[in-house]
Amino acid sequence: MGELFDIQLSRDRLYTQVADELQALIVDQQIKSGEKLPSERKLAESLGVSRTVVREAIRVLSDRGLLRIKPGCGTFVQDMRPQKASAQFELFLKLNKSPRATQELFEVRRPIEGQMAYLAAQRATEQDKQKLGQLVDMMARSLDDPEGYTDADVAFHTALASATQNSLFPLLLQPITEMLKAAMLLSQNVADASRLGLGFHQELLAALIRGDSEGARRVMLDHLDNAEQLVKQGASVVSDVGSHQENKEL
Amino acid sequence: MGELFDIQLSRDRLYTQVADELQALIVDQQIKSGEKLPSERKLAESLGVSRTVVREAIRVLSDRGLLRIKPGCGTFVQDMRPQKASAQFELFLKLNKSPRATQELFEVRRPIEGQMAYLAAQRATEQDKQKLGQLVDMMARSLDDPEGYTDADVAFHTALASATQNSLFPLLLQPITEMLKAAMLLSQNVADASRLGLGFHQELLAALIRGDSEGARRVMLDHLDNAEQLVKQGASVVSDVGSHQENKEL
DNA sequence: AGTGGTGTAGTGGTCAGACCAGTTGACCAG
DNA sequence: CTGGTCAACTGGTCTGACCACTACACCACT
Repeated sequence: MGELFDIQLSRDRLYTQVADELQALIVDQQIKSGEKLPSERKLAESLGVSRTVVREAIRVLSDRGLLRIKPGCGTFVQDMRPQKASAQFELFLKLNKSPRATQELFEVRRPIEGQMAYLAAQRATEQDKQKLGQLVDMMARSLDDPEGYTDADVAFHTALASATQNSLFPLLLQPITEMLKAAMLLSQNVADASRLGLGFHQELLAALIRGDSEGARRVMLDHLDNAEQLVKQGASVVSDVGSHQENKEL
Repeated sequence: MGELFDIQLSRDRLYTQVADELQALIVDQQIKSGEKLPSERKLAESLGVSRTVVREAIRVLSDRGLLRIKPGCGTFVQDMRPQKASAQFELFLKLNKSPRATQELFEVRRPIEGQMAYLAAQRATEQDKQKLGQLVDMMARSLDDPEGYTDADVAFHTALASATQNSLFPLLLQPITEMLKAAMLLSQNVADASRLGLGFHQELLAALIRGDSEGARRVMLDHLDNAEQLVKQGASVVSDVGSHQENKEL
């Protein structure tokens, strides 16, 4: 039987109140990026709390990426790095790994990266195209080096995200690729996986260069479908070799 | 001239080391969810640091959603709530509002929600469909109540994300809708916006019920394109009325 | 004037010890 | 078995202290 009254007031701790207050000031731009916060001692005094409380509040905001603590110097408001936003997301994914995790990741990756290819084909700068070209070359040179190939592969998709000229795509992509890196390495166990992947990337780049956005999306979707299969095959190869367990999924 | 040597070692603080260590234990499941951590005093002693350090480490992990602190009782490992992952993302979006923010949000929302509609049409349970139906009804009853309508609208899209049976979609959608709520309210300033939106949702639900995944995607994409225009028009109405500024975009 | 050393005040990092309020669980009286 | 009591423990907060480091003003030398 479910508990009645599982309410719990637990009125906010002091450090929580201080953290919220400071965060509000930062979000509302009342303290601008780069500005220095009053020292912990002064903050404590002016807020009527102990330095302990102020420190714990600052710790939290620092961990959220809003503050930068420079020992011996002071605490400063900081522009939040995108990485901070992705990191928490990534942590969540790490903790909630399910058997379906890889499939779920591909299901969200598909539309996101498809759109990325579409937009990048319309908006990529010369610099973007150059960068993408270099990364394809790097993949070509790393056909026999699984780690190097995977790194270049990830870098290619990241560069493509940047080429959309929309800052949200790199943000969304990062935790996804981070979670899939291990799986991507596995897929290198399948024969010709690298060569096949390279082909897709070359086609994608070609479509992108000729500004064929629908074509770019199409190639990307095919690539991802293929990659998903390879990952599953690669995983099954490992599990066959490693433990002789059956894998009825395939 | 760029700085040479802008390296900075800033070797990790003690509380950082402790936090990393504890987080590793949690991620590796060496301390399982629900388990109780040793008391701060015991942890401090066994790690050879002061209680201050342990507390600050625990604060950080608690803020990341890994720990739940029950005063007078102890500190426990906790399953991270999805909301924690979205919150940091949301904070980032709040801090990096750009003039293009709304457009960027729609650019990522389009493929994600399109895929959501597609998958939901294939996988929605009876319960999902019922819930979606109720929300459409609620929208219909709230045609003259902008706030109520927007709430029902958001709830519909959230329910749709759940109906994909892929936990990542609700996760991705939340920060997006949170950021767009204000903009959605603005769009209610445009005549017949609600009635138009309701129509799309009804069509979408119909496609979903007959299992027409491609149709559902199509309706969703049309709906979002329409919504984006309405948001822009709504914003311009406000700025016209509010400050008589020109809006050359339209 | 420019250089480099030097000292001092201020900052965050860490520590130790204390008290409070709340929870827990064992114990006991009814 | 119930309800109350009490001691032990937990996290929350406070205080005051010391450390290492930074910044900055000052000064002595060139």
